Amino acid sequence: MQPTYDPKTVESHWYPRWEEAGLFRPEYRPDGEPFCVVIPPPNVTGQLHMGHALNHTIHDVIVRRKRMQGYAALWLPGTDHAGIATQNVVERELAAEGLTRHDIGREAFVEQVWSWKRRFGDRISHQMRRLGDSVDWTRERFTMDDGLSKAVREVFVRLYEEDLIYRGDRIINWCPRCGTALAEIEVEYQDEPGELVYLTYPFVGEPGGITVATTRAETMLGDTAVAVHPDDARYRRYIGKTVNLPLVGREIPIVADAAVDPEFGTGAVKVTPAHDPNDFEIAQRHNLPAVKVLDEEAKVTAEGGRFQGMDRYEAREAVKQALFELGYVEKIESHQHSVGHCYRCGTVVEPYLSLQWFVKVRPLTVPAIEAVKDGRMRFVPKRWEKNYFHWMENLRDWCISRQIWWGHRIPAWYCDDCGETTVAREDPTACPACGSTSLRQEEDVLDTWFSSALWPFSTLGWPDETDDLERFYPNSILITGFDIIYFWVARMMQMGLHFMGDVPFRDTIIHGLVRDSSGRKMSKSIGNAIDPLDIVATHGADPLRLALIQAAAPGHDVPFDVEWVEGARKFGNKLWNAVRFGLLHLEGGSVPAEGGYPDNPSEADQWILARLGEVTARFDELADQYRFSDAYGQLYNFAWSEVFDWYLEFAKTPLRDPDLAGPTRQTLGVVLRDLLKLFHPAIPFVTEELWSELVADGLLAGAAWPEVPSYQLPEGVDTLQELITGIRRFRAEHNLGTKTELHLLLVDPDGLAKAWWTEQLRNLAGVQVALGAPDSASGHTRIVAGSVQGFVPLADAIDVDAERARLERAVLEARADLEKAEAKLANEQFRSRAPAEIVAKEEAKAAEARRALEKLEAQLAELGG
RNA sequence: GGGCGCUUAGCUCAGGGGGAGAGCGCUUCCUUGACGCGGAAGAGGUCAGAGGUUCAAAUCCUCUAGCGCCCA
Repeated sequence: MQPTYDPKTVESHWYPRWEEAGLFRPEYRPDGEPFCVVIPPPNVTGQLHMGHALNHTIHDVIVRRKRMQGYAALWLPGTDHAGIATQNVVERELAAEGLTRHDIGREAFVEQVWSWKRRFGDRISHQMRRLGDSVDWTRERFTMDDGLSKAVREVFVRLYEEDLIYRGDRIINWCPRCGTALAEIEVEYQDEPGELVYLTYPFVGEPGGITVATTRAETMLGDTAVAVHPDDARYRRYIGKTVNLPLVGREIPIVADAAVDPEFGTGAVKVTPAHDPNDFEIAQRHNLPAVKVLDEEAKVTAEGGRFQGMDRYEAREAVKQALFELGYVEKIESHQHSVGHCYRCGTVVEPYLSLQWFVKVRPLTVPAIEAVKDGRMRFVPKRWEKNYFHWMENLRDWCISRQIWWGHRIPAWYCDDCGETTVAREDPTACPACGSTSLRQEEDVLDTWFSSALWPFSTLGWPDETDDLERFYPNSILITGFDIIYFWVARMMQMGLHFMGDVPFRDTIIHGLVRDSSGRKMSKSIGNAIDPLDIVATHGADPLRLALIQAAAPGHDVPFDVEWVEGARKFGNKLWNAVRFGLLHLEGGSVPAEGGYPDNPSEADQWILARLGEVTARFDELADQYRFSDAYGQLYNFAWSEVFDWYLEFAKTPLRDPDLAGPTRQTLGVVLRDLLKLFHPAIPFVTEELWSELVADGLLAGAAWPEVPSYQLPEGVDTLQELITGIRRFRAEHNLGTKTELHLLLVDPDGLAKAWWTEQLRNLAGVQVALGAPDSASGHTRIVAGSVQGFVPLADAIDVDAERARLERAVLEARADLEKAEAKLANEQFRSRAPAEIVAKEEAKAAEARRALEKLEAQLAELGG
């Protein structure tokens, strides 16, 4: 073995071995209880970012542990066709050649996207292999493959037949750049500075007018009413009157509607039904016409008269100017307001009246809310369920049609002859109503999230009744970032419950975002994004994984810093060398894959085995609660500060002695082996490599999870450690090198000290130890460890001033402890109300501090302090 | 405006009613036979502020301030 750990060489060869062994398939454990999780499918033409690395690490830690615990574990991989995003990429490629998709036509365009998919589609899978993701590649799926397309079609047809899908004119969010409708959540709002323009519309047939306030002056061209709140005393007398719309000349009514906020602006609002969702609703209540004044490119239509052809911003200035010149502008205030942007391209979206397909969500949300309320699905951490409920309860119908070409084309046909709409599982050849063959298929495709919503069952074979579906639905868990609870989790819940009659998964584990080291969101535009594959190349996949899993407290963001990865790599090196040390004393491959715990351990062996048992139990407890950061944190501390720093040092003494080496060798082997097992889910490559040296029996990835027998924690080991530390501190304070041998007299009233301490104290603290009290404490320093006191004779060489300073500090500490304890004990309330063991503990503390203080002060006096 | 979260060591963050924790950084010492990607020892905190509950509050409750996210 190399003396140092090199992730690159270690990580180059294990993945194919695991895959060839069929470890990642649930069939590996034919009798195991099923455990299933589906991957949040990444964009097929994208690449993995740091957020994926975190998400995948959590997945893999869970799945690898479950597999080792004997479950038939399935982590199902796949990718998403990501309609708008992917189409944008290919359109940009076309644009470089001076073409648009319309130049080459639908068929050629879609073929070009597929060709993109073929070229770049396996980039994700390479990256996942590099990260060590233990997914079952034989079950890999893609949202546009035949099976999933069949599922999408089946769902669409059924929902249509159940009247849960309809086509209608509604206000939707329109991206004028992408040329498509967007769902409400595909719009990102940002506060931006703008203007609030106050316009006065003159009354018809009488002097005066009513003043409205707007941030979008250009939309006034499409106003068909002014609305006020029915209880607003200021305006009550104007209700029913009409005003003359400036520039346009249309006479429009003043209506009363409770949706108007009397506090905002003047309390009177202009109503533009074709370009504002609230106005659209007001218009429906009052039978107002909708006038479209902006087109699909957000340019003014013929309805806008002389402003026709201007884009919306140009028109805003022109309309404002024209109104100002005519004296209709009351005033202009600066105004901060929230502006919606397309989540794919950033363009300001336009609320737009348009004919689209919708899912009627109300009937689907009710069971989805119920299922979380009654605990069939749990959010981890629980607090996310509040966001889920809030969103579900306030949901509007979901606009699912997109005016793009890349995606599942809506299976609806319109008859040119009779106008009938046919929605069908099989492409129709003739109109079922009139028999005409003049059928046109709907041009639009479905929102990508429509197919993603089916992912937990479509990937398992639905609508066919497959074995996988039977076995793995509901999935056990889902792991994702909070940013797509609405987009994805909520919709999977709706569809899963509706089509499968049960929740799609039991536990939804929500993790945070990976941020940069100063807490900013990683983004390409800021330039602070770190490519996880760069980190893997420079530092290794295992260190990256360990760093991420340790930093990711449940539900919290992860500020990422390469320093952590470096720290994790150092841990790998430490583990590497601990195993190297073990192999100096153990034959390679001699440690059994399971069991092999010693029957007659030495006290030090028993101590580390008992601690191993405690730490393993605690690890399992935390891991079962998905608290991997805590689980690996305590394991890491145990490994480093107990096994490596203490146990390996303790072990060196018996390992030199052939009569004593047996049980220690055995203990060393099983402790190191179980550490490899416990760490394997987080750092699979290096642990597998070390397993091949230490155990060399099968693959660690397929080994059984540790079951440590219960060992009694021996008394006094912590006292020995305190004693050793106390002597080392004494040496450090007196600048005594390790070579100066010291003598130690041990006073041990409770009989804690054992024969084996002698050699340990010699090797780890450099002292010759003897039992018994000194004739006089004078001329000795005293080192206290629990009930044991050690006396070291102060030779002339020792620095009296340093010793006095040391004692004075110790006196202060002891005095503070004593005062604190005494204050508590003096409190009658404390004595009567606190539990007995707390009071006893406090009394013990006080006694110990008093005893120490007495001795320390005596010593100080002897030093002439 | 509504909701959620955060404020603990120089930095990044755990913890969650009875002795303030980790990693990194910092100081001093040590090339001891697994490891200098290391070892040993150490410094450093009125746990944002105020009030309350309690025998006991960093921890529970209320309010205040600052920061972040989501929704309108």
